[in-house]
Formats: sequence, C-alpha cells, structure tokens
Amino acid sequence: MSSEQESKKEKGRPKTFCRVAALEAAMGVFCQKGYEATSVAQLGAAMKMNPPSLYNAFGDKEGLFVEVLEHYNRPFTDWLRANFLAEPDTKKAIQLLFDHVKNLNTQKNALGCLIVNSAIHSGIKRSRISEKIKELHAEKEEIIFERLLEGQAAGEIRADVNIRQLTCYLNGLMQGASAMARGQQNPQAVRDMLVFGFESVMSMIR
Amino acid sequence: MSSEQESKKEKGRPKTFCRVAALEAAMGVFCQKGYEATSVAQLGAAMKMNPPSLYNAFGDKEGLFVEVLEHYNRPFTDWLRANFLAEPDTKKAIQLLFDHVKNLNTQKNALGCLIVNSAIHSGIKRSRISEKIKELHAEKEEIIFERLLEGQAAGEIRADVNIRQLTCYLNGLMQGASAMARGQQNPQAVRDMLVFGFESVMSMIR
DNA sequence: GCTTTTTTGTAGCAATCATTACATTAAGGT
DNA sequence: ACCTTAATGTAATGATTGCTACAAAAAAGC
Repeated sequence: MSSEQESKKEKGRPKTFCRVAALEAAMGVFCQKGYEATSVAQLGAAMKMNPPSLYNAFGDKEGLFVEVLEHYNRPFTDWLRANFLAEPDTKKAIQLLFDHVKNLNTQKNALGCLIVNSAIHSGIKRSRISEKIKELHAEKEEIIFERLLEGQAAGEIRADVNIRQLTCYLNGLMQGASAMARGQQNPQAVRDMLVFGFESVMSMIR
Repeated sequence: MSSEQESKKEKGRPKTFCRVAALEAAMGVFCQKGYEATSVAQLGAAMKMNPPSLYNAFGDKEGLFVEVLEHYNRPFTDWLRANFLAEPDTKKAIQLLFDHVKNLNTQKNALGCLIVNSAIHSGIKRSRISEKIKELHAEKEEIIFERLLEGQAAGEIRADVNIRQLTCYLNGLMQGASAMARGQQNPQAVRDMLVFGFESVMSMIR
C-alpha cells in the first residue's frame, strides 16, 4: 500500500521538464511555422530546454516532430471514437463531424490541421515523418469508413452509395477546409464550403 | 521595315540565360520541395545560374518565388478564360472545370497546386509572397464567381443558390483535391472525391 | 580605341542550421 | 562516503543558409 504504488523514482539527475508540456510547446511552434521553417533553437526556447536535453529526450528534430504529430492527432481520433463512432444515428454522426471540423477551422486564428499541412509540405518522402503522417491519416480514414459502413448496413445510407468513395469525399472536404483555414482565408468562406459539403452528403446518402 | 521592328540590342554584356527557361527550372524545384526547403544553391544549379546572375535578375529568393508563382498560375487562369468562361452551357463549363482539376491532380507524380501548397506552408505572413498568393487566389475565384453568376442570370442555376457560397464550395473542393494529391495519396481517391463533388454541385444547382 | 554599361564567375561574407563534447550537477544504490 | 546513472548548462562543431564584393568579360555608343 505504501511502497508498491508509485515507486518510480529514477536513478540519475531528475529531469526539470514535463514531457507533455514540452511537446505542446513544440507543437505550438510547429503549427505556426511548419516543420522546415522551425529551427531547433526556436523549439528549445519555446520548450525551455537546452539542445542536449532536447536531443536526449526526443532523439532529433525529426523524432520530436513525429511525437508532436502523434500528440496533436490524439484528441481528434479520441473525439472521433467518443462522438462520431458513439452516435447511433448516422446522419447525426455526420452532422457532428462537420460541426467539429467547422469549429476546428473557423476560429479566429485557425492554422489548419497540422497533419494535413505537414503532408503537403513534407517534400521529404520516405522519412519517419511521412510514414507517421500516412499512419495517422489511415487511422482517421478507417474510423470514418467503418462507421459509414455500419450506417449503410443499418439502412441509414442508400445501398448504392460506395462507402469507400464517400469516405474519400469526406476526407477531401476536411482537407479542403484545413487548406482554406490555413491560407488566411475568411472563416465565413470555410463555413460556407462546409455547409454546402454537409448538405451534399445528406442528399447523397438518402 | 528593317530597323524599327526588333532593334532591342542592349548595352552591356549579353545574358546567357533564357528568363522563361530559368523560371521553369526554378518552378520545378519549388514544386518539389516548397519555398522554405529550397535553397538558393539548389535553385542556381537547376537554373544554371550563379548566385550573382540570379540575384541580378530576380532580386532575391522571395522575388524569384513571386515571379515563379505568377508564371505557374498563368496557364490555369488562361485555361479558365479560354474554356470555363467561354463555354456557353453552365453545367458543361463546370464539368470542364472538374475534368481539368482532375487531370491536374491525378497524374502519376502529381504535386498539387503550387499556389495552394504555398498558401499553406507560408507561415510568412505579410510578405510579398502571401500578398501575391492572395492576389492569384482572388483572381481565380473572381473568374469562377462571375461565370456562375452569369449562369444563374441565364436561368441555368437555381435562383435560390448563393453563388458566392457555391464559389467557396468549388474553391474548397479544388484545394482539397490539391491537398490529397500532394499528400502522396492514391490518385483514385482524388478522382472519387472529385466525382462526388461534381455530382453534388450538379444536384445543387438544379 | 576608348568609355560606359551590364553580366559573368570566383570566392567569400556573417548568420544560422542541426547536432554534439564536455564538465557539472543531482539523484539512487550500496 | 563512494560509485553509478542520467539530465543539465556552456560552448562549440562543421555544414549550410541567403546574399554580395570584386574583378574579368562582353557587348553598344562615340
């Protein structure tokens, strides 16, 4: 009861930073400037870590970015599972998804989705970064695909709709919204495009 | 007849490069790697120009990029005017636009639209670059808007459709297609999403 | 043939890039 | 008290960044 529960004292000198806080600080800089345009010096300043601590904790800039990508993505997939997947009515679930995407991309200083932005900017093919991006992308897409398939099985989506194609369509709309938000465009334009997108999906499935 | 037509001999040492060829070489590198990740050294190598010639001709990296953006964009706006604007049937015009966008974004090694990519990556706000991007973006959007408005006046688009919103929607679909193409995604996914997009627009306007 | 004008190539600028030696510090284990 | 272990801060690494002096070269004008 006393010694077994939280006896995770480590050996060496204790670290003076919180890993999550450091990740979020790095995330902020990466979201603002993108991977390539962010320097390790800037990261260190934002994370309040000297280069050796940073490299000791995250390996290198690429490793840090990969972990940032994961950390960035988690809330969205969590949301998908907790809301989009959990909602029993398929149309309502899609409505929730569009609302969520709208919220993410129409706030005052929206920066678009870091995953989408990075996929676009990462000329670096075959790196750990693009592998991670692909993985996160596939994860999201699969959640959506499965839920829509379920909805079709339940008769809430017309039988002649190709669910894989519909998933691609939703995917494209979300990426479009992110691109519009990032490119300093009017939030109202993003809203308009998502409203049209939502309506088109609704008229498409029934 | 002999002396007035092409007497543009210049004074100093003649330049050994073709401006358009140099621009296209630079365009190739910028399309592959993006603005930030491209070094002046790489540009010089591709353009077969030494740094001083490059700087003498284009000012600096930013100036070169701005001119590349213009050069990149011209064929698209030219196409818009020659085809999208010229086509008398509105639905056919929209069909042509989707086909064109599909062609641009589903080829083997499609890199997405440089303008869209740059808008996303350009963390550099308030620079000549983002000003130019905004300008080119607005130009395209205005062409599309005017044509759709015309189509509505001609009774080819339902009177209750908000043309500005529809333009935003088309804009979002095009940016989404570009994002999907750039992020090494299956060309078939891009095709699928554009097919759904096109059908949604068709069912929307009449 | 000389001057003027512009482009060229070589070579190098200070600044910044990602990354790392190195000695120090602070903890646990014995 | 001493050894081991790991994170720290200082300072510097070679490489690359965008950009430029500088002098030679190649044309036109007189």
